[in-house]
Amino acid sequence: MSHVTDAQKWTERALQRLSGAGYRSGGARRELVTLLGEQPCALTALEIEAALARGARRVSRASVYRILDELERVRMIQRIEAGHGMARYEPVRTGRAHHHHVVCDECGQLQPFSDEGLERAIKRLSERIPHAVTEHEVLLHGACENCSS
Amino acid sequence: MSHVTDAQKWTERALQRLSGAGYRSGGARRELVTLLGEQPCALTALEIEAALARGARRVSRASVYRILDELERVRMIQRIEAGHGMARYEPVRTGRAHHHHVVCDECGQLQPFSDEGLERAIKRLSERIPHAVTEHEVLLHGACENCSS
DNA sequence: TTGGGTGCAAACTCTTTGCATGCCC
DNA sequence: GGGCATGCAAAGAGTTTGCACCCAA
Repeated sequence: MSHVTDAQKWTERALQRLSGAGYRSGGARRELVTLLGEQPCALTALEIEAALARGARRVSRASVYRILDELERVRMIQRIEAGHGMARYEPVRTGRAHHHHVVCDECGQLQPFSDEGLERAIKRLSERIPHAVTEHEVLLHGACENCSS
Repeated sequence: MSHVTDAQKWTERALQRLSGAGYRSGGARRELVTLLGEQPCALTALEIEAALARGARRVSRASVYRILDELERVRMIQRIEAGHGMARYEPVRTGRAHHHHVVCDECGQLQPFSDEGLERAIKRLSERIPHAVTEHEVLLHGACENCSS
């Protein structure tokens, strides 16, 4: 196994891509990008703000939103909306099966899953519609194991 | 062909299900449900408010949200979020292939599509996860034909 | 007549923007 | 040193809530 983790790889690529797009690197951005790289699943902007405040460095809410916007623009994160009126953001990692989400409509819990057949179906249909599809997201709704029992 | 349209069928079922759930019927609700039944695709709350104001009857914004909430609770509409921080709502019609959406990230245009293979893949995977899946939504992102040229 | 339905307006929450300050290049 | 990055605070926008009035049952 390599001693460079997936988290580090993503973080490095993201910082490169940002500077390549003409953005300058400040402390806030570096910490936010590092935090995002370590996430296995999607976070809200406010969760990110709180996590940074607890950890590496306080980052203002405005900066959190601004940096997330830049990262989305350079396609290093994907913005997903799982209800509750709050956007969530997660790293786009290349070369590994990306995942989708199931949200429990009772307790609000969000869980990731991945499915090869689903990806194939989406790939096929992406090619037959006129749009140039760049991203996709699937959201399942339903009671989770706890709530349905 | 029947002289009862799909729109009418959905509207009737929705009103029945609402009264069955203990909700009383007022003028605002009747008009909103009728309008929704006629929609081929998803509308935002504000679009619904505007359409009602132009047409049948002015309905206050608060009532629009309250009625949409009730309809979602009895599973007669589905709330979808296609970015731009605005929820959209569309009738859940049984016995007809339901559709999903492609959103153009340039101009924001929302278009419906449907795909059998996609539905099959989702059905299969729904059965292998622990959740009791009741709804699903797929959102594709990408430049539309106009914007990508 | 009574209790839920509706309208109005204010409150709330997430997100965006303006401006002054400070740091990266 | 110049100009973008950042923080702070206020503004925006969609959604929710409180309360008084009205209508359906």
